[in-house]
Amino acid sequence: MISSDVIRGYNDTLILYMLLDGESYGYEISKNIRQLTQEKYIMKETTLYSAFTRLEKNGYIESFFQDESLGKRRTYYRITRLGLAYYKEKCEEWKVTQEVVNQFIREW
Amino acid sequence: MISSDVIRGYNDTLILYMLLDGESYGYEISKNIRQLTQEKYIMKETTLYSAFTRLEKNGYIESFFQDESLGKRRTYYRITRLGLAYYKEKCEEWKVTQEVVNQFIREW
DNA sequence: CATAATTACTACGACAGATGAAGTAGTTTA
DNA sequence: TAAACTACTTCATCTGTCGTAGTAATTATG
Repeated sequence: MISSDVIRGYNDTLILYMLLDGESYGYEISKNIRQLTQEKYIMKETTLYSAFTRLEKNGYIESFFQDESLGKRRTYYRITRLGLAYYKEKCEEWKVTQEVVNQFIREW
Repeated sequence: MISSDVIRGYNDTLILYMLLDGESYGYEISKNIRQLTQEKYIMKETTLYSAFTRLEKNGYIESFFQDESLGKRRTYYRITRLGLAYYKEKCEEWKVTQEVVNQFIREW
């Protein structure tokens, strides 16, 4: 299990990744992250939804509603141009981060 | 430059790494981290010293004084058995974290 | 020789992101 | 009929980071 402080800087990135190939909504993204990581990382509901708010405020995602008659109303999200640019930046940053942290990892 | 939220979960680990090969003190550790990462990561003073407090409270490091006549008095730190165990855990966790995050990184 | 820079911290308050707990509300399964 | 699942929302709290500022001693500079 991964501690939250590690992923802290990348929760937004994970969500944006999940939106790269098309719109989605909270519950689905949550499930997909869980599955993709084989339960190695489970994003908490509150973390996820507060990330949506932040991402939308920053203009990285847009919310909208589908007209669907069934089920509880979902808020769908799609990534924006700005969000894509931010995602790419984060990917670059991640490479540097890995290099940096790896210098402090000793093998035994 | 790396954002602080990324390293957040690993500042303690970086410090412990710096103590693996012997005792040191704040200012020295700070300089060494800066040099080792070629300025790619600079730990803020307040972050560093608050990390010392936390690490000592958790029993991961021990503080002591050298009897030195010169300069402002330094607080030296050494890593404990518990600290070493924690460090090793963190190294393992880091490997998993890398695998997880890398699943959300797309190459362009 | 005065002053700036460097070394080596300490105190304090603010802030952002993560989280636990709890609640709402509709749908599907047992 | 109740439990489980889907799909959120609100709120209050905690932790770690960071900006600002201050203290105090030593060393370099002009």
